[in-house]
Amino acid sequence: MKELIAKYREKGLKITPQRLAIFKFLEGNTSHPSAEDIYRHIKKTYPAISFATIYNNLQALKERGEVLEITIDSQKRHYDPNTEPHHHIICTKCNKINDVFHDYSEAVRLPNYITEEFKPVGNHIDFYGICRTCQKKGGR
Amino acid sequence: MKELIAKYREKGLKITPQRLAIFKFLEGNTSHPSAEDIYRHIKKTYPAISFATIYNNLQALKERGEVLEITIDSQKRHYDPNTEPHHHIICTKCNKINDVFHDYSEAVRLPNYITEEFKPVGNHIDFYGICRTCQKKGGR
DNA sequence: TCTAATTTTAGAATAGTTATAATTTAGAAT
DNA sequence: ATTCTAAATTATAACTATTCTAAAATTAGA
Repeated sequence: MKELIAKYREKGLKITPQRLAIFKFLEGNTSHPSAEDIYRHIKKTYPAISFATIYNNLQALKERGEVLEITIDSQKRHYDPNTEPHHHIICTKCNKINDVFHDYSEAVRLPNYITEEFKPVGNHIDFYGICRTCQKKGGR
Repeated sequence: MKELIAKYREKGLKITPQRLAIFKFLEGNTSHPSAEDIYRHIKKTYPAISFATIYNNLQALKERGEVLEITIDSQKRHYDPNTEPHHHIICTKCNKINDVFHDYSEAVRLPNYITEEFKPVGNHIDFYGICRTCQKKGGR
């Protein structure tokens, strides 16, 4: 909590209650929330919160490398406070996004015909699968 | 061309000039166009073309496995008529999407703690890099 | 040629996100 | 403690991509 405040100060951000609430919600959160998920959560405590505040803060956090924007869901963006390199597996039925922690750095190398043209920066691996819950639901 | 028509017939789709134009534009296209890219292209020949037609046809083609929807760009969807398994590399400066043909099926395996929960369906690998053109432009 | 079903079209509607301008607040300086 | 200024929040409008709707047009088969 003090760390939270220190972290914000370091980054040249003013400490507002809304901001703290957003940060607290995100910290350690592995649910990959969308802006709306965050909005709905914060709204419980700050009913006047605006979407603009959510997006402003996400922007500030993104710029400072505290949050990653995940572009897997074609409907909306999701946010991930875990900035360690990791990958995701998405259930093709319920669309839930889960983390995959595994180092593929050796295994996944660009072929030469690509490295001749591109200076590599990084990679994301998205797996698709059916989660246990959806398997149980069976059929379709 | 005849193949095109045959292909559509097989799939239970009526053959309209707009549809043919869309299919012809997509066939063999490696530029990963967005709906608007397609719209603008078709508009040259069919000025009355509507976005609804573009989306309708993309939907029809998606359902029939002729086109894949790519969710890499957080702004909009892109479409890829190449349904062979392959991956992509995106220039982090100009956002151009390029193909990567390389088989990572052996290298990229889900760790056990994931396969216990998920029945694997597939994966996408997105690489990020800076293309030669953007490298030349230097600096920023 | 006639008809039924499908497709196209224009335009409205919706969802997610960004921009704007006024008001409020945090935090530094006094 | 009070004042001040920059930054943050808010309500709202605007914007972009996409989907929906209903009417008109077109395809393909009888």
